[in-house]
Formats: sequence, structure tokens, C-alpha cells
Amino acid sequence: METRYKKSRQREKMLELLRATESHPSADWIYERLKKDFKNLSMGTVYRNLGILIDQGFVRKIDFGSTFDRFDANVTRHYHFVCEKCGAISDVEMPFDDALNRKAGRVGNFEVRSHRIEFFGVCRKCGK
Amino acid sequence: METRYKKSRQREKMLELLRATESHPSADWIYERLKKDFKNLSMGTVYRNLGILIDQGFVRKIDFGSTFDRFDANVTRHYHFVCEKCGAISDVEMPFDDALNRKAGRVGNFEVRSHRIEFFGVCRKCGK
DNA sequence: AGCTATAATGATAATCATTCCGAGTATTGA
DNA sequence: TCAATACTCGGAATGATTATCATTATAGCT
Repeated sequence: METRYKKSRQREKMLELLRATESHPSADWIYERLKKDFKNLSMGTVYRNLGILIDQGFVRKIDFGSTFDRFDANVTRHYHFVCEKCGAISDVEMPFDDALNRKAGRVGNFEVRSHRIEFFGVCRKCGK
Repeated sequence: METRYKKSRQREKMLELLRATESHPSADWIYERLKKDFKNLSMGTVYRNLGILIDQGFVRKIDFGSTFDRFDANVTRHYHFVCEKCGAISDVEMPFDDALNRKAGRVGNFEVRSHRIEFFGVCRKCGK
């Protein structure tokens, strides 16, 4: 686990790029931009360095924590709890907060139609 | 867009399965279970019917609305707004609610370490 | 400066979830 | 019963991501 990273021009430029944008880019976006400076850039390099930057705490990945989709026949509005150890998803029996949409809309000045909350932690089973 | 669905044994059984579980299953989980009743079942059938059930409002998909990961160099805790038209993600300048973790933890009786909120709607650009 | 250890690179192949296609089957309505 | 068309399986195609590997770059040491 002990890894001492060496610096790389590619990774430095990548962080610079990421810090200069607010667009929450995809790996592909980064690849296209970075290729202007490194004409032989490979996708593997982008992904590897994203992983390192995340490990270093400079970057966050915005995903669901799972590589595949999950489905729910409970179509009432409710929130989810995701166990970081076993990946189990369970419903959170907490009142749905409609006022939140208005609050966020007011702040950001856009039309908010819905929202979703995921809680992360350790479920009872994994918590021993 | 006008499609009149015919009933199918596979889809009926699928909905039954989904309604009988709280595990928020993956397509693969459904496939494995359903194969007990339909030995020649194909993955395409599972995905197609999931799409139909979602269209009919019987099932929800739990995903991020995007097929690829997105990255963020803003590592402070903040919420996101996702435009349902153009897919743009922007930050929501709203105070991060630490109390929410405790509230959810109390309700579900598990250890909540963090949470995430995504708001969905139409961004200013797309809202004409 | 050279020497050594090892992290990083680019190219390509592999993986994994998901979608698409096409020929045959099941369901519906008349 | 018949025609129209949605649904099926199976396999091939796709798209994002990850792994492999020979070569190159970086860092620390003398």
C-alpha cells in the first residue's frame, strides 16, 4: 500500500486543467484537452492519474459507488443508505423533504424538480 | 412513442421478483433468479423489460443519470445540480447539512459517515 | 555526473455492463 | 383462424474502464 508517487508532467497538467474548470468533466473530456500538450497521450494514463489524484485527495469521483445499475420496485420517494463495505443498498425511512428543492433552486437560480439523497456508512451486518 | 405493450410471462415474473425483495438488485441478480423459471432467458430480455417496467412507472433505476464517471477538483463538501436536458453538473452553493447524517442514522440504526445530495431539474441555459 | 530502483508512459488487449440486431415465437384483436 | 406486431433468445456490437507490458522518466544516492 505504501506508494511514493513520482511527479509526472501529465498528471500536473491534469490537475491544473481540473482546477480551472467547474464543468465536472469526464475522463474523455480530460483526454481531449490534455492531448493538445501530449500528442501521444493514452486513455490509460488519464484513468491511472485520476486514480492517483483521488488517492491524494485532490480530486473526487462523482459516481454511485457501484459499477452497475440497481433497480427498485419501491417507487415512492425515499432516500437510500449504501454500505461502504458490502455495497448493500437499503431504504431510509425518513420523511421526504420537499422544501429542499425550493431551497436549492433559490440558491442556484435554476428550476429544481427533484432531488436524491444517498447516505454512506456501515450497515448493521458489517458493523459486527 | 405510442407503444402498446403486450404481456409477457418473463416480465410479469420479473415484477413479482422485484416487488418481493428490498435488496435493490442488479440486472444480473434478476437474470440469475429468473433463469430458474426460464432456462433459456437472455440478458437482453432482462434489460428490455426493466426499461419497460420503468416506462410503466413500476420500477426505478438508481443511477447517476450518466453512463460515464465525472470528476471534481472541488473537494470541499458540497451538493450537485444535474441538468436533465444537457447533463451539465454544477455545484449548489448551499450549506452542507451535517445534522442529516445523525438524523438518518437514528432512523435506520446504522452508522452514517457521509451523505450526498443531487438536485435534478433544468439549468438556466436549457430553460430558455 | 553516472547508477539504481521504481513509478509513469503509451499502445494494446481484456473486461464488464449494457445495448443492438435478426430470425423465430407469443399475444392481441378482429 | 388470421394478420399485425410485441416479445423471445442468442450472439454480436458498443462504450467506459481496467490490466498488461515493454520502454521511458524521475528521484535519491555516491
